[in-house]
Amino acid sequence: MPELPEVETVVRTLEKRIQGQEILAVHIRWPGVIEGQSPEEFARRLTHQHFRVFHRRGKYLLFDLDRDMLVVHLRMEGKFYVDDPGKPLDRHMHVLFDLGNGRQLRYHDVRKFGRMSLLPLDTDLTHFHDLGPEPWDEGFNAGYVYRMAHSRRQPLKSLLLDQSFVAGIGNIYADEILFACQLRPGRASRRLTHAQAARLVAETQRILSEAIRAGGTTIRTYTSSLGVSGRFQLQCMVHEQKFCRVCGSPIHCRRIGGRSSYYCPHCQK
DNA sequence: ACACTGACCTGCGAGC
DNA sequence: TGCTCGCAGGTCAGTG
Repeated sequence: MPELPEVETVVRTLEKRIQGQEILAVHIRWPGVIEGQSPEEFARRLTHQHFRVFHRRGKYLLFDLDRDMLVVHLRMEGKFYVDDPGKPLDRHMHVLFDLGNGRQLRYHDVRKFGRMSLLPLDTDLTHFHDLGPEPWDEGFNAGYVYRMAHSRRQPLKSLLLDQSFVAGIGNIYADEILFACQLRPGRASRRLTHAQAARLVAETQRILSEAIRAGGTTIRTYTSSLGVSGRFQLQCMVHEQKFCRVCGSPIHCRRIGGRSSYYCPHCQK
């Protein structure tokens, strides 16, 4: 499931592959993926625009075109491919973009959770979808984390998954960040100390940076699009592990905030 | 106002 | 072997 590092990898890969390409036509095979307007209107507006600038906000992919911004959320299993138009389509290939260079950008999504829409080019992304700061924003600092943690009555795991707290973290990296901080996912947010808040900022930035450098991850079934398989070298320390890679204790798994959460009861307090 | 639950989807693996 | 059931999880609407 794509989280911030996987989305970043997809954006950078697509930038290399299709930047500057004109959209000649759009074919929508499953209309539910289009939000905010009819599929016909969506296709009509995209036609003859070019892919100009590639960026990301949280887990959203953002493509600046000539007149509109194409916004895509991959949710659980959304993937992009750049293929020869003659290549056979499977039943999960939902949107096809014919490109000026004769190739086809293809959106694939087994579970149909992903969405795409068009927004004005000048849309302010600061509070886009109520997203909080990016992990490297100045605003994401120890003081902010401490204040936010103490303003809620939620476990730490739920806080990390809250996109209005910090943008881009999903279930897997949340577990990994908390392991690196030696904090249990079920620990009450309001028990966080200043020192722990500072460490949370540092470990979040470190883990996400390393994952981006490794090209995302293949944790579980997700491989980032385009045959670019993530090779997240630092691997999961706890998520879906049986034994702690530090102390060897059995890893516990319990549901916190409705999500399966993995932690080492010996290393995490 | 905050926090939790279910819906959206499909594939897969466990259990009978 | 074949069926049913539960689970995977990001986001948002709905509920308490």
